[in-house]
Amino acid sequence: MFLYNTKTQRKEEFFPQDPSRVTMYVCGPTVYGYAHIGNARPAVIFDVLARLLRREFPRVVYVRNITDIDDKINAAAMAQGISIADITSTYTQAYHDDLEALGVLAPDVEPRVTNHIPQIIEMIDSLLQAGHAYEAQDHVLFDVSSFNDYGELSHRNRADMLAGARVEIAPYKRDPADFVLWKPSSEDLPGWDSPWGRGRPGWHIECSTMAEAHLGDTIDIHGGGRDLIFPHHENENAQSVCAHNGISFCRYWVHNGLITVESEKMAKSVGNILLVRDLLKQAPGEAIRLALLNAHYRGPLDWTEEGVMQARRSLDRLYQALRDMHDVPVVDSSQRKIPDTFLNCLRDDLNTPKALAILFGLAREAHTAADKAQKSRIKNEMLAAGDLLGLLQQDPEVWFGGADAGLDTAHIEHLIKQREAARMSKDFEKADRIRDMLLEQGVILEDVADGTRWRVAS
RNA sequence: GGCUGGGUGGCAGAGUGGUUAUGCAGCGGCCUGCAAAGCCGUGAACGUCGGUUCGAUUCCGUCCCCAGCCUCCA
Repeated sequence: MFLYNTKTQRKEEFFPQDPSRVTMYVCGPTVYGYAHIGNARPAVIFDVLARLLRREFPRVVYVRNITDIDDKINAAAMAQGISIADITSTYTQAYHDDLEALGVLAPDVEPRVTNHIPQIIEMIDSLLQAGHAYEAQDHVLFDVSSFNDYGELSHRNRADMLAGARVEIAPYKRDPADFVLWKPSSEDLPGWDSPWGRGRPGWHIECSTMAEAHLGDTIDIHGGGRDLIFPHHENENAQSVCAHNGISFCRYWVHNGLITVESEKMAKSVGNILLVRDLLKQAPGEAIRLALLNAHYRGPLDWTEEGVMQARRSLDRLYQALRDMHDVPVVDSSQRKIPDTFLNCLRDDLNTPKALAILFGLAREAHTAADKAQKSRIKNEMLAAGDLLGLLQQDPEVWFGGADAGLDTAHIEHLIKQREAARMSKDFEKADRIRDMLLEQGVILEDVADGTRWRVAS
């Protein structure tokens, strides 16, 4: 399979360092608020990548961290007048709930920063020992000038960075590019004892430490949003390489594009942050997931209400095919074959839109297939391919039933029976009246070969 | 200003040096009591200006537009 590597700026064939154990680290959320759609995109993208890797390789260790130490968390606790622990546990739970609604499977390991303080201190200490860091005014800073390859990931050089610098340089830095590994905490802030006094870790060291703790010195894949390339991942790379005597930290850097909302950037200052839990009130999680997978992961994605509607209708089409095959037998999920055409799309830098096109092709085949054996093959393929994308695993009846639309199913069935009776006696006026009545409630009827079925309008 | 990614039909969105993406929407037909679903057919595109080429949406360069980042920071 091939992945686009940010570091080399090329699509490269993916070879794990150890084929028997693929390692992937993805930057998770800082838990100080509800997840927005921009947080959801990498979670869904790398969920698909993890699913693909798991079927291509015997073992995959996927780590996605929870950042539960951060000044933004401290500020949120202060603002809401509750403890830091309450903030982090509340929003960690909310994050899990939101992702579950989007069909995102749990990673193999979900480390938290607060559980890795000794390892963080150890790593900072080794950076100091190796001459890559220095202490200044109760801070420990990374010495960027000690690492020749600084900038290799984000493709910037020091001169460029300085030219655009618009932030005041902290006086304790030897060089403007140096960044904090450890900083002092006042009594009212969370802190841990360290060789450099009571304090807390800086921004980037946590990811270096947790990747090392769970995956080793060199990892295969590191993922995250494009906005993290600099400074976060650049710094993470510098720390890890320098703490490990120059050993390569990450073999493939994979970054997803960012989301805009109705053509505008999503930002607090614009006031257009879309929370996953709010979107879930408007559309099923599966539709939101499809809307995220409908564009290639590396490109930008403009989020619109229309886009979610289209995703929902696209799922209608796929589930319609499965619904028509409700009586077609399937084999056990472990026996199902995924078409190579479909797999090859995903193997080619996770081309989900192209893979979806294959899935739609199967849906068409399903409608035109002549015999049952053919339909059985198609149904198995659709379910297996869908599973790789985290789609189509619901019972079609549940999808079309609108789950929580608050409909009185018994009442609907009753009206359908009345209409059937009316049709039998050729009282089409009455039959149409009943159909219109249901349509007003958002219920669409379909007269098919073996009776009348209904679905919620999308 | 620097670095990075993107600009494709009404909308979303793949892809390709010359030949159908796909989904939604439109149009015509079939099916249907009528619809819906489905099927068949159909119109419609590659930001700008140049260059390379027999031929470019696809390669190269210019410019324009959109987005992100430019170091502890909302």
